[in-house]
Formats: sequence, structure tokens, C-alpha cells
Amino acid sequence: MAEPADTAAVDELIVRIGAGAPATPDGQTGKRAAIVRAATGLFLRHGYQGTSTDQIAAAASVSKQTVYNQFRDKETLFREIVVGVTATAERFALSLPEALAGVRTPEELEPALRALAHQYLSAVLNPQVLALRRLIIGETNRFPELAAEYYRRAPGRVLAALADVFDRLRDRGLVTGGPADAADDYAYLVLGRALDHGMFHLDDTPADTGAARRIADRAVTVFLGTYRA
Amino acid sequence: MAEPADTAAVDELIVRIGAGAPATPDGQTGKRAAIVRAATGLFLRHGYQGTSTDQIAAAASVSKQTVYNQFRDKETLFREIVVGVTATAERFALSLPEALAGVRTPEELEPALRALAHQYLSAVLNPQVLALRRLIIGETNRFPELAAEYYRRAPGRVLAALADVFDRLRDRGLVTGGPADAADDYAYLVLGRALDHGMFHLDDTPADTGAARRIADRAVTVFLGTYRA
DNA sequence: CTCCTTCTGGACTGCTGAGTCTTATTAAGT
DNA sequence: ACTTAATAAGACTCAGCAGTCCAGAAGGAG
Repeated sequence: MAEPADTAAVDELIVRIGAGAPATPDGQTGKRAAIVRAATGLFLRHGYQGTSTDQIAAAASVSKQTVYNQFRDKETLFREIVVGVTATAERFALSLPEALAGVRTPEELEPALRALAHQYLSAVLNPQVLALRRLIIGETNRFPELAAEYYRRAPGRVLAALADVFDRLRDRGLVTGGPADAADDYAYLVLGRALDHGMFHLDDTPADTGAARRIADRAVTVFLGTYRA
Repeated sequence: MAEPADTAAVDELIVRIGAGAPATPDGQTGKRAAIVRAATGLFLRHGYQGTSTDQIAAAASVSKQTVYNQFRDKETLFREIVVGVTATAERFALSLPEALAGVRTPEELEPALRALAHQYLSAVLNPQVLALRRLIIGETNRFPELAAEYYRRAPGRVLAALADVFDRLRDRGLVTGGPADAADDYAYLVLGRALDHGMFHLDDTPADTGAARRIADRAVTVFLGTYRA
């Protein structure tokens, strides 16, 4: 039952949640961050109900009391983790607008869309991101507002950012059609199948191989068949 | 904690699981079916871990011992339910080929694809189907093979059936492109966004309103922009 | 050095859950 | 009427878990 050393992978997802911590800049915050880190990994692997506070304390090398000093209860810890981790998706969404900012001519459009599609694919198919999606989806009945908030801040934000991108491309006369529609079609042409598949499979990462590039290329071709100006 | 009377809705999903039951044609099978029906509703609403065998027995108006007479343990019951319920999706997949069988001329293609898209949307966005997806996705860590089998028999089967449909349409000179690619693009143009949204929201059913028709129509338009012969 | 806070380690409470067992009841088969 | 099997109802075991409590050990601030 030893937790494998994917701490690094978990770290990728973890944001500075300890920001709102009490006194000592590194005293309590260090413990708090350790708890968040450990709990994130456990929740992603075993789910909310499948993770005990004893496991969390042990994985964080901390006493159970310390866990309850930092977080009112298990649910509070869970919510804080989900909200915090969601920030990763928000950062990705914010990075989107500049992705196609330099595209001025029709010749530049297609390669840029392909590159973006590939980047999008590997971001969403990241095993940790998929695990987070599985976790939240599985708890949608128990935490409906949390699930809705995640959708708003992750997929929703990305779709809005994409719509913004296509809006600007339309201003430059490079694409046609409604920006929101374009964003939806682009997004799910790119990752619809891979995402659907990824939700039900733990290991498979078609993003690794050239499969991801093929998927991205075809998606852009189909997309431009309708939306190219 | 009374379970609302959505027994009818659950019934839609339930298939003759009791088929493999022991002796009496309606004695044991009746109990068995009642247990399956009750457990299905509870699992869909509260998840695997969130459902106790006591709740199942009570909801089925059956003693706990009877539950254990019919099913070795909770996990066996769960697996049997998931596999059984999956048959609904298989039936839908089997009904697909005949959907476009009568299409012979280019003029008939677009309306037929729109009708199919609409049917596809409402089938997948059915609240019970969404709940089943959430349930299985949430348990993918615990039951990886079960999740993979569900994917193979539900979304996988439907995609294969769609590919078959497009293959035949290509034989008739109505569409172009690889059938498998066409199936993927068609499927996720139609329900990508709605499905993604539906995984994180309990009530919203955009399938009810005219929204579903708008989604279906646009998906077909984009699809035909590339795949029309 | 001393005060004050935090941390540890572990015991402890109260509860819930999976699965077993017992006893008596029902119902069907012969 | 007699036998056999299944059932109901509920007690029971055993384990795990959320959350609390306590005694003692650090450890920094004055």
C-alpha cells in the first residue's frame, strides 16, 4: 500500500493553497502544504470515500490532530483541494489567447491551430487531470455545486477562452461563424473521443504516440472545412 | 431518506438480469429482480461506497440474507448490475444500422443525419445514462476492467456501429472519408459539449428544449462540410 | 530559563458497514 | 400431513472511520 513516488506529478497540479494559512510563513504552511499534497494524491487514487483521514495524516507524515488543526473536517479539505487544483486548468485557459495572437495570414492559421490542438490534447489527457475529472464526476451526486464550479472554471473557462480566440481570428478575416460555436466544435473535434476514452481507462495515453498528432491534424482539417473564411 | 418513485425510470435501464437465476421461474427471480432494481437506483444515486447492503435490502423489501442468497457479495451484485445495464447501450448501438438504411439519395442524407443526431443526443443525455456514466467513471480506479468493459460495450459499440453506417453510405456514394474517422467526428460533434457538461450537472437536460435540435443541426452541418461526397 | 503554542502518538468514542448466524415463519413439493 | 428450502427479522461479529481528547515532547519568543 506504499504510495509510489509520484509526488512530483502531484506537485504539478498543486498550487499555493497554503497561501491562506495562519501565522508562521513556513511553519504551519509547510505542514499544511504537506497535508494538501498527500491528500491530493490519495483522493485522486482512491476517491473521497476511499481515503481515510488516518491515511492522509500518515502520507503527510503528520499527526491526525495536525490535519484537524489545519482543516475543519475532511469535507473542507476536499473542497479546498478541488478548488485549488482547478486553478491549473484556469492557468491553461489564460495561456490560450496568446497562442494565436501572432497569426495574421491564412497560411499561418492551420499550423497554429494544429499546434494548439496538440497542446490542448496533451494538457487534458494528462493522467492527473483525467484522475481529477474522474474524482469530481464520481462525486457529483455528493457535491453538486463543487462539480458545477469545476466545470465553470475548467472546461467552461477554456471554451470561453477559445471563443475569444476565434472571435479575434474572425476580426482578422481568418475564420467565419459564431465564435462560441467554433470553440465548441474545435474543442470536441480535438479531444472528444480521446477524453471519452480516457475517462474509462487508467493507463492508456494516446497523447504520447503520434496518435495525438494525427487526431489533432484531422480535427483541424474538419474544423477548417467549415470555419475557414 | 425515502427513495422517490422513479422506479419506472430505473426500469427503463434494467434488463432481464434474473435470466440466470436458479429454480423457480418467478419465485427467486422475483426477489432477485427486486434486489437488482433497488440496488441499481441506489448505486446510481449514491455510488458504490455510498450504498449499504442494508439500504439495498430495505429498498427491495427483502431481508439482507436474501440479498446474500442471490449474490455472493456487494461487489458481485455491483458488477452484475453494471454489465446488465450496459445492455441498454448495446441495444441502441444495434438499432443504429437500420436508421440510415433507407437513405439512397443525397437529398435524404442531411435530414436523416439530423434525426439520428437528435435521437443519439437524447439517448445519451438521459439522466439515468448520465448517472451510470458518472458511477462507472467514479469507480474506474476501483474496477478498471469493469470500466474498460463498459467503454467497449457502450460508447465503443456505438462508434463501431456508426462507422458501419458511414461505410455503407460511402458505398452508395453519399459520403467520403474513412468510416471510423467519420464516426468519431460525427459522434463528438453531436454530443461532445453536451456530454461533457452533463457529467458535471445533475439536472440540466438541454435535450428537452430546442437546444438539442440546434446542436444536432449544427453538428450535421459541420460534419457534412467535410464528409459530404 | 520560561511561557506559549504547536506537534506527536496513541488512546478513545460513537457510529456505520459487510457479512454471518439464529430462530421462527412461510410456502411449495410429495 | 411431512419434508425441504427459502425467507424475514434481527441479533451479532469484526473492522474501519471521523472526529475528539490527552499527556508529553519540541521549539520558538520574550
